[in-house]
Order: sequence, then structure tokens, then C-alpha cells
Amino acid sequence: MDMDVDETCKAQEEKPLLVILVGAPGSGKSTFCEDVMRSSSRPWVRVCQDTIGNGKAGNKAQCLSSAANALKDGKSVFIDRCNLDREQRSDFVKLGRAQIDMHAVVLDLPAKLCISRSVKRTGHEGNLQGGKAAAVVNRMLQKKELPKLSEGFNRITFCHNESDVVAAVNTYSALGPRDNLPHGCFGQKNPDAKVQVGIMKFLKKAPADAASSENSIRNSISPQTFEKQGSSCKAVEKFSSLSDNAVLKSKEVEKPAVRSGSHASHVSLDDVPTLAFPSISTSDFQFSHEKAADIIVDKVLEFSDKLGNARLVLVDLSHKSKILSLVKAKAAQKNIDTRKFFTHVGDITCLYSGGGLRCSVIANAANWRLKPGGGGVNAAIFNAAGPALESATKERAKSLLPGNAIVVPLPSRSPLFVREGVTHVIHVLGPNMNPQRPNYLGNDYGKGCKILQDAYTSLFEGFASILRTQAVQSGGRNEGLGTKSLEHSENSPRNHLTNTDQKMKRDEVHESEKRRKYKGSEDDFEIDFTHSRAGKIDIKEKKAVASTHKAWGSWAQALYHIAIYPERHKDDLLEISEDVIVLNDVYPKAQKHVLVLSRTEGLDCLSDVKKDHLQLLKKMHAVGLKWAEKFLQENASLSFRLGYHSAPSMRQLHLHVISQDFDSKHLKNKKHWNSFNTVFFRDSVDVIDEVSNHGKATLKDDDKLLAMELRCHRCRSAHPNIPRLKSHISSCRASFPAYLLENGRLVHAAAPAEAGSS
DNA sequence: GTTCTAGAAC
DNA sequence: GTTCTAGAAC
Repeated sequence: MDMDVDETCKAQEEKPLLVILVGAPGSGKSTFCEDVMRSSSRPWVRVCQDTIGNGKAGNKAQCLSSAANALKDGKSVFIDRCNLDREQRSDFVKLGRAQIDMHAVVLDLPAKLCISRSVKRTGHEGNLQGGKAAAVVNRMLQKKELPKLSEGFNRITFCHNESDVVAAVNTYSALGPRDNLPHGCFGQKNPDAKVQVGIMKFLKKAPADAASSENSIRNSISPQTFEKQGSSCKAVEKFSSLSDNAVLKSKEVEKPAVRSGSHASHVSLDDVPTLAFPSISTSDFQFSHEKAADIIVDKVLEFSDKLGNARLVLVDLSHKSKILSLVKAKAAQKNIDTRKFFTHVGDITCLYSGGGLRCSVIANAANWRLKPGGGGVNAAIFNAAGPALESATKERAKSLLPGNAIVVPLPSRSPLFVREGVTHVIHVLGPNMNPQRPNYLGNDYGKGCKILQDAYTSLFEGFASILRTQAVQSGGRNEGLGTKSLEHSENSPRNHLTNTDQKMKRDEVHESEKRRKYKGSEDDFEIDFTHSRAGKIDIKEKKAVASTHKAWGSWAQALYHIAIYPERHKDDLLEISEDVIVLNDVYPKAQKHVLVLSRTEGLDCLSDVKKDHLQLLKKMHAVGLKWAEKFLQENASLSFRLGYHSAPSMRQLHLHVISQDFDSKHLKNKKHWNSFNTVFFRDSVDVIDEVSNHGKATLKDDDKLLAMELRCHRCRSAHPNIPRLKSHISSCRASFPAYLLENGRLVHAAAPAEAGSS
């Protein structure tokens, strides 16, 4: 190809198309090509293996050279052969190179139809006729691998029936020499859609910051199965406007897969962690495209080995993008695997809804203030992500230096999370070569290149760190960041400081919610208090009420009574000592579930605990541990956690010692689960540390936590309801999240000397 | 129709 | 904390 992509727009406007047909014999590939070519104003060449040898069947090599020649002449090409597996397609994809848009049209019609057409066919070019055809078609269909964007296609159109085919023919027929079609997957079926709706509905309701979960969700669901195309997404409209002709009139094909209700995109096939990133600094910051392209390709190459099966995608909005062409050409030169890195034309804020490309992480070409606005990608991403991104960003950092990147987990309330499945945004700041913008470098490309390299290094490192976190938390199986984001905001002192205001507000809200919730009890409290002043109330009760400012319902007194009058409950107690009592939870939420009850009067819950109580906490922990170990001797396969509820329902401080099987008929609702499996549950070891260091325990007393989506405590996968969760946990053997394995939070039997030693 | 949740009552 | 149940979800 001797056209100069650097120079002329013309070259890009007249970009030839290479369209690989994918389909069994009888699926209508030849007819498709003929129908398009009959009415197209674009110069097409059909390369048909069945006829390439002077009207007779030829081989793949002939097809390849014929296609290459046609492309060289600036013609668009149909590859008319079955191309049912990736291997077969890959050599043709390699013809694509930078200047050529690479499409696949999949004629995935019912096998019956293909077979009957093949059988009926007489004098067919491929000489596949009669009864033999049925067997051949069947065998081919069994082996078929549907194409993916990651093979190197810019666009894939799936046709499942005749009307899909008609629509696709119309789309391609209407394509003039200078027209482009939107990139992405269109019309793909999603066999799992039904199952997944419940979970997604769920996530939609998930509280802010609660679960920036990612691959565990992505593995099982596609956001669009429940979320209609976001109104903010204008990708298709943008593309339309690029097109002289009304190429996109055909509604069927225009719709990305994900928009068509029951035909939502099937994601699991192409569902690997993906980072989509815009070209940094080449737009507003006026960095040389040529130099930037070199840096991008070098950095991609450098990281491609470190990213496992993850993918990188360079995204630009326009088909005319010079940087995209440059990078694509250079990547091809360096033989970068298109499964690991490819370019994509699309709006980075609707890659999935607009083109079926799933990207769990997107990079933002940020400004140094990390603030919305300024136009371009930055404005678009902040706009699409909503205020959630702004606040999540603010928690992490206030500004960014050129050459740096910062990873921000996207709160699950963000439309980008819900609609696009984006779990993280990585803000990147590159060098600036624009005198009108901050940090102008003059024309010092020595510095500039260094900074741009650093920027991409930080970006890819950030992405790698997300992958690592997922791998650790999933025990290598399922990936989820739900706990991580919570734990992070909890443990990071920096977040703590910046969160203070917000947190106080939330507490206020929570307090008033609580008042409403306990209205009845509060009335009781008022009456009791009046009575107590009249001297009519038990002095113990008065003390307790006064000390906590919290009203307890009558049903919440059971443990208190036991603590004060243990002799009346002797038969129900496992152990009684001077300061603690051990008893079985009346409604155990696991095979083993006991309570270590403090006997200290007036100490109703964790919020009452002060430094004075440190010895008591340690005693309770020691006693709890003793019981856990006793249970472990009986059943070494159990593991235990010891901890307190941030806001217990029952009065009188008590430590839960609970086995992690959660195999219990009493575990019935979300609150039950989440009270033991979110940070609402405060591990005893942490409470002791916090009280010892700060004089009080950190409470995560938020109703939102208890209403969070249900996640497996081992693999962090999400489940739509309690029965399904219970069914999952009964068999999930993933290792526990790393967090629980630290500091003795999880109590389990000493590792056996060797597996099978029992 | 059955399953499941969530809110009120206790 | 549980139980009960209306009505939402399936």
C-alpha cells in the first residue's frame, strides 16, 4: 500500500473494506456478496474459494493473494468461504493492516436451513450436494467458532435469520466509497440473558461504593440485559453524521447487539479484562501523532507479556483518526497479537452499549485538577459517569502531575458501571504541547516523550494492579472488587480524612432514619425516661438507656437478661465466668454459631466500647477462640470468624463466633447474610486493634451495607437472591479473600501436613 | 401458578 | 432478633 496515511484524509476516507463472510455451506454467503455488489457504488471484489481456480475450487493461499491484490488496488473485498474457525480467519485478518477496515458478517442461520439449501443445490459451485452435504454442514457447525472483535475485526455483524441478512445486505449495499460503518458487535445473541436479568436488577439497586465489582459480574451478566441504551450515548448518531449517505438507515443492523432486548450480546465468549484508552496528549495537548504512536506501540509491546489474557484497546471517536491508523500500522509491523491489542473506533463512554465491546476499565485523558469539563474525552467520561466518579476521584487524589495515572474504582451507582460494565476509571495526565494549556513544555519533545512514556507506563501499571487485585481476591477463579473498595475506603487514612464531611452527613441521615425506624421504641424511651425520673424504672435499665442514647425494643432484651440474670438461663448456657457468658445463638446462621456475651452492665454494643474495655475485649476474644478451636477439633473442615455487628439488634455486647459454612435454615434474608459478610461485621482482632490505638472501634453502621447485593464470601460472585446464594455457597470452594487470611481474622485448622493425610 | 422480598408487628 | 404476609418478581 503506497498511500500515505500520515498525510491525506483522502486515503482514510477511501479506506477499503475487507469483509470476511462466516457461515456454513448453504448459509447464503455467495448470495449475500452478490446482492451487495449488485447495488453498491463501492468497488467490490468477491474472493470465493469455490471458484478461484479458474472457475473451480482453489485453496486458501490463492484466496489470500487474490484478496491482497484487490486491496492494493483500493478495492473492497468479500472473503467468500466458510471461515468458521478462528484459525481459518486469522490469515485473512492479517491482510487488514492499518488502512483497511476489517469486518466480519456472520451468517449464523439455523442448521436445518443451511443443510436443506445445500442438499437441494445442484450444480453449486462448491460441488457440495446431495446427502453428503448434510453430514458436512453438521460437522462444520459443530466446530464453528464465532468471530470476536479481539481477532482483529473492527466490526462484526451477526445474522440469525433472513431478515437480519436482508438488513445487513442493505447496510453494505448503501455503503459508498467514502462511508464507514460503526465499529463493534452487532446482532449477537445472548443465550444467558434470561438468567442474568435478576442479578443485574440487583446491581442496579446496589448502594454507592458498595460493590465496584467487576469480573464476577462481568462473567455472568451483561449490563444491557436490563438497562436500555443510555440516552447519553450518541455513538451511532455521531457515526451517522460522518456518513454522506444514509448508510445507517437500516434499523436492524444499526442496532448494536446489546440494544436488542432478547438478542442481547453474549459476553462470556469475549469476556476478558479489557482496558480501553484514548490516545493521551494527541488531541488538546497537541502532541505529535507520529511520536505518540511510537510510544503507544512500544509501551503496549512492553506490557503485553505482563497482562496475561487481558486486552488493551486504543479508542478514538472518528474513523478519520490519524493516531488510530498510525498505531494500527505500527502494531501490525511489530506483529502485536490482535487478541491483546487492537484499535477501535467508538465513543469510550459507550463501548459496550454502542458497539458490544466490553471494557471493564477505561482510561481518561484527565486534566491536572482531575475535574470534569474541558471538552474531549475528559468531559465525556465525567459526564457519562455522573457525580459518582467525581466524588470517587476526589477521595483518591486532588490533582495529577503529567506522566502519572490514578486508578479510581467506579461506584456501582455510576451509569457507566451499570450500563457499560466499567468498574474502574484510570485518570492519566500526559505532556502538554499546547501553549494555551497548563504545564506547557515549549517544544521540548525530549521531555515530552519521556512524560508520555511515563504516562502510559502508569496507565498500564494501574491496569495491571487492578488485574492483580482481582486475581488475589478471587483465588484465581472469580474476580470481584466489592470488598476491596470497601476495605480500602475503610483502611486508608487518607480516605478517612477526605471522607469526614461526607461521613458525618451520612451518619446524620442514618440517625434520623433510625429514629423513624424505632419510632415505637423511642416513644417507649420517652415514657420510660419520664417514669425513671419519677423513680418508677429499674435503675439498671435507666443507666443503660442513658448511656447509649439508643432505644432497644422489648424483643432486644433477651441477651441483656441473660447477662444480668444468668442463673435463670443456666440450662441454655455453654460457659459462664465472672465477666463473660458463652451460649449458642438461638437462631444459628451457620453450623456452629455461638455468642460470647459480656456481663458488663451498660455495655450494650460496640459503640459503647472504650479503652477501659480493652481487657474485656481480649478476654471475649480468647474465650471465643477457645470455642472455635474446640469446634475445629470436632470438624477440621470448618473455619470461623469472630466479630461484632456494627449495630446489633440485641442489646448487651456480644461477640459472634460463627463458622463460615453459613449452612443454616435460619439464614433467611439479605440482612442475615450481609451482617456477617460485609464490613458491618467487625472482626474481633480489628476491634481490639482499633480500641487499643484509638480508644474506640470503627463502626460500619449503615443500612446500605445490609441491603447490599449478595456476594459469595469466598469467590465474591454476586447472586440474585438468598436461595441461589445458599445453593452457591454450599459448593463454592474458592479460597477466602486475602483480607480474611490476614491478622488471624479467619480461624481454621492448622494446614494438614499433606493433602489426604486424614 | 410459585418463589422471594421487604416492611410491619411483635 | 423472628414471624407474618402482601405483593413483587418470576
